Amino acid sequence: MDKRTQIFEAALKLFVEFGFHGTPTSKIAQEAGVANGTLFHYFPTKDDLIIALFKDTKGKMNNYVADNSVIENSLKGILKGQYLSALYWAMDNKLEFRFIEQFKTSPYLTKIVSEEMEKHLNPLIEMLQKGVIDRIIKDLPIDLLLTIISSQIYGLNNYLVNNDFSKAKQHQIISDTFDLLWEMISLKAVE
Amino acid sequence: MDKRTQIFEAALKLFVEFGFHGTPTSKIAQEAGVANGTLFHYFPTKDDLIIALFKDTKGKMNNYVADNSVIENSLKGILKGQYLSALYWAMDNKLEFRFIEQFKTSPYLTKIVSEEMEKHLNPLIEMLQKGVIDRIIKDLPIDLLLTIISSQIYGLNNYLVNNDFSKAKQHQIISDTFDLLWEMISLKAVE
DNA sequence: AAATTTGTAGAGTGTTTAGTCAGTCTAATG
DNA sequence: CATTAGACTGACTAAACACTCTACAAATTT
Repeated sequence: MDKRTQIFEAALKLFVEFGFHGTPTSKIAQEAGVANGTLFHYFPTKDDLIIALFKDTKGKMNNYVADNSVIENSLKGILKGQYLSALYWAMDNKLEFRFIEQFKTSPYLTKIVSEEMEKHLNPLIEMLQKGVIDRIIKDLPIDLLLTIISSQIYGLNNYLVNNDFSKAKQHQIISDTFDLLWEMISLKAVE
Repeated sequence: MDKRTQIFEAALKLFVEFGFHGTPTSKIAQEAGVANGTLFHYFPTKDDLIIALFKDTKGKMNNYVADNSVIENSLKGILKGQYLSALYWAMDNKLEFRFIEQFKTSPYLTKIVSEEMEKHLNPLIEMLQKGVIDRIIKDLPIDLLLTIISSQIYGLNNYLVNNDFSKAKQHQIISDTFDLLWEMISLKAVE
């Protein structure tokens, strides 16, 4: 494993446990099994490391969701696919997800260009817009829909992490809560 | 205004802007218009200050919600009252709410006894349990219901903060999203 | 094989930090 | 008025910190 990756893994672990400023670069280097100077060879400053780690981690999550979310081609199916895969990823990458949460509520967030951070949402946004036009989804602002969806994902993840369910039970809860979510945002067919 | 309060206000402002470890105690004292030593007269360590500030802030929010949430005496009315007042408080106390969020995703959270933090939820929990028994609310674990409700509150707050709506528009969105939430968790009456 | 670039090391540096301490000020009490 | 106790001060300190620098090793290019 190359040293850059070792540094990432060590930083991730320590940041989640002690916070950004609570973790000295020397500890990161030590945990990574790397000299102090080596860390600064790869990342000019500690802030650069933090931001690079966030982009890398968020990118991995986005890629996973993009690659594992096609169940069926309906809007509901695609949305469900993204909901499930985001939560599966979060359950399998607890440290990474906690790090993302921590970063997002930290003052570091302002240092990231938000456009680049959210371009992965574009396909989803287009689908939601189409869903509104086709009267599948309630006529709400797309931003608001995204907010409702993603906050339920974040909240549910915390619920799953704080409880010790079996894999099967977890999957069932994830699926059930998606149905609740869908019920909330979709329009009932006129009968 | 007494110095303890001045220190709280200065710390709140700086923590939200620069993070916990990004804010030196000397800056807090300076911003509060107080000598360095005074800070340590009130709070033995910086950690003590952070934790005391969190308990104080969370307490204020809980009290506000408890005192301003009675609309009508039905389960739906009480829940709506809490939903509305939590969001109104968050809109009027943006710094405080951001601080709570930041604290909750930080490693400091583990330093707080969770029972004492959540006892204010007990009345709500009892009502939800009764709601389930009375077949007003879907038969879901109470923890899960709480998670869904509170994550929607947190998410919606971010949505409102990131957009610049008028007060009236804000209130309308808050009310509308409560209806969505209620639709999601309530049982339809059998017709 | 020589030259050059790139990766790695770890001791060293100047600064910043949380927390201390010795003592002053204020206001209440006897 | 004298005494006392708690609030308050800010200079001080020991430790910790982000980052630098010099040196050497390994890989890559010429």
